Amino acid sequence: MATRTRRPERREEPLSRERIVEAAVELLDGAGEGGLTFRALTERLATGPGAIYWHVANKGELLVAATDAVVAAALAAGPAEAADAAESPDSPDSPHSPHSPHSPQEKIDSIALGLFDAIDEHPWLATQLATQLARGPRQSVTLRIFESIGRQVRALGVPEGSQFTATSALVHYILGAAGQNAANSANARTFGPEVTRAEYLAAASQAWKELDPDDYPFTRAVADQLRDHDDQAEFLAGIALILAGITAVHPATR
Amino acid sequence: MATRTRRPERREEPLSRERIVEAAVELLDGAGEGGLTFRALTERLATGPGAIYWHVANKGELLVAATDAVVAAALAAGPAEAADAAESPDSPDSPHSPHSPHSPQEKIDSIALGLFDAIDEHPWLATQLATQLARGPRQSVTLRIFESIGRQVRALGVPEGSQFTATSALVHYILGAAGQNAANSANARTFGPEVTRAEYLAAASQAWKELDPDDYPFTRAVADQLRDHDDQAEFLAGIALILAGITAVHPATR
DNA sequence: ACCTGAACACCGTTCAAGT
DNA sequence: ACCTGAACACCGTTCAAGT
Repeated sequence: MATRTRRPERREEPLSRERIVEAAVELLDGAGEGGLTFRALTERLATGPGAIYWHVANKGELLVAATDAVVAAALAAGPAEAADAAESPDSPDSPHSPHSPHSPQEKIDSIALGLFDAIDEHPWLATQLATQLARGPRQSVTLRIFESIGRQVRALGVPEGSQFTATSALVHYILGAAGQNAANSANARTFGPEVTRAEYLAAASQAWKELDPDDYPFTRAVADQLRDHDDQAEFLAGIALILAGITAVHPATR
Repeated sequence: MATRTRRPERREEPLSRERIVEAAVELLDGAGEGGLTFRALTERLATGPGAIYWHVANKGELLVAATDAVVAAALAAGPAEAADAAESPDSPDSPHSPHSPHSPQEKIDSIALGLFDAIDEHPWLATQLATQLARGPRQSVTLRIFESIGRQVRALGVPEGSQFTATSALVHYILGAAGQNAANSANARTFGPEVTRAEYLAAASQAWKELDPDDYPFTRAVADQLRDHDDQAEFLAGIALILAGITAVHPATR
């Protein structure tokens, strides 16, 4: 973690929207949602609040921009190297991934894993994406995700009239499941670095087993699955399940 | 809307956690997420902040409790009458719904529609549920939802080892899609009461059509589906799709 | 055009003091 | 045990003033 190379200590170059967004991402990464304040930002950028407000309308816009930057990088990079937030605009089609996937299913998996990694690396993304999704998919970030999944749904041969529903189902699942996974990582970290993720999941699983048998029979029954599960495998299994549903409902598909 | 009968103007009865949570829900309903402040709360309850802090640890706990109360009511009531927040603990099994559903699929639809209605009536629920989901499903609200969907997944005959994944997929979809729907309603209201929901969707659809054809070919293509869609039908179609996936992957099912 | 930084209104939370 | 309310630290945002 923390592959970031250059600290923004060179106060020379002028303030810009990108520098501000970059600093915002760093603050969010370092201290979570509560870490992004205008005081912290002014200190890090060695300016006054007025300077920031000249480049950015308000905190909400800053949050949206930070989310957008990280998601755009994740969508462009794919699974493994979702690390760099902004940087090189590059050619957006550069064939980065090890063995670039070709079937629509593989591409969906690839997009999903890219987001999965990004959320895992920037836990604040989960809440932020959920919030922005809940505000409607007209905003750029969620629209970007919707678009890239939707293209593959179309490539899958899903009939026009069902593409909206199918894409929504996939997007909701991907964001929700990836967020939950990040929450597990984040919660595990809460207990200190000596607690491994496996130990945390074991403890959480144990807590589920101690729920009231009358109120939570199902949750108790699947407690073992919480303990034993392989994050990525489980995540991909969920996607496969939804894709199977799409194929089942629309035999023309695939 | 606003079926609430009794205003908490009788200052007689002592403060209690329930009264505080009830007031919090009213503030959230009336003025959105920003409407819940301790000042507004003290004014409405005619006390000082210290009194509230005696019953409730902090604002976060209050938010969780408000969410919990509304969701619990929605899960207990089912589709149509998710109105009352707390009130009568009743028998939790009381056969309320018009013609109570019996197959697991019908029950899942019923639970989902209940949440759908609750989120539509309390738009702040969408963000709140998403946030609490993203913090992991060990919290009571999301666990409650997970449990009630999970029971039906089990009743469906899904093999043990896949119940966790299947339930997660359903819960994520339901919460995400319901939230998005509420966002549409809320955004429509933003433009004033003279703008109908249909007009708003038409405008949003138009905005999608005007996106850059190179960047958003898919989104442009499904813009009509955004305009024409029937909320509930679309929502249920998504659930059906995931259920079809579950059935397809696990032939034993159903 | 871009930046400074004091000031404002408001927020969640605390705590000594009352009953 | 339960409540009061002044006070504290901190927040997002504004704006007259500088360059």
